[in-house]
Amino acid sequence: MGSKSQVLLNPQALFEDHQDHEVAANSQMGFFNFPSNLTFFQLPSIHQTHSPSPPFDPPNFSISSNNTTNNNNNSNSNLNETLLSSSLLPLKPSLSYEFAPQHLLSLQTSTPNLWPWGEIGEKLMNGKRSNNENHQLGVSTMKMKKMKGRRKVREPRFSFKTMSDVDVLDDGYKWRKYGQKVVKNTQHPRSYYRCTQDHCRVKKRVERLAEDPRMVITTYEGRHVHSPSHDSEDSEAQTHLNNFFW
DNA sequence: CGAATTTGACCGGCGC
DNA sequence: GCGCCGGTCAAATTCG
Repeated sequence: MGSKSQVLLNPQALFEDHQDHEVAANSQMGFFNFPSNLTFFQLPSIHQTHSPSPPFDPPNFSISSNNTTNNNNNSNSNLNETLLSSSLLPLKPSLSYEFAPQHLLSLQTSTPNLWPWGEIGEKLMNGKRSNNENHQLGVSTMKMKKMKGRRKVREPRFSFKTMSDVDVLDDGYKWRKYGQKVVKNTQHPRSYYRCTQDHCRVKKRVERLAEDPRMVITTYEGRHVHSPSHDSEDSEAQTHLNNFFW
């Protein structure tokens, strides 16, 4: 019913890693796929007035929807690659900064692998361990079980918050649900999805915010080793951008 | 009928 | 060590 609804606004991108938050601090930027009916615009400036508790300040940005959103999100829309988080840098609280506009649109010129999770993870760890066999992405569950007593390695995660009436945003990848759980102190269940592509171990989970059920928190874990699976081939611009996506 | 989802069981980490 | 809790498995069920 709401035509041209300004549905998504001010998602807070958070980078999580079980090691520590340095991963986020070291990350420069990342890319993500959004449906093409979402356009991306920047806030004029962001004033960080957070309490100093977070080790880094989440980036602020806004997303608006052009289309009249009917519920069945047909997935045949082209995807826009959207710079999701630029300037995710360790910032002092109450520091104000602003996005450079070109950061939001410079997809073509950006070098791949701007989000080198693997390297970062290893960097963080190889202080102690010389053997990084278990630190790579894509550790199988069998392997996980085997390394008992050792530190369990979890893939870096990335989550963001959007205001949306649909739970799962169409990000161009195919997902299969493998679990659902009610988490404590929330009335909405959390859903667990896995990428259906063979040998791709990317997972994502979706939940609604308890304080504001209109908000959806989507968390991705791991990186895709393939392009987004689209039924039909798409614009050529996409093909040479896809190869470093999740 | 194969694929996808549902849902309770199970497992491992963690705090007490 | 025990219980809680989040995450995953997998059999049953539903869906297309």
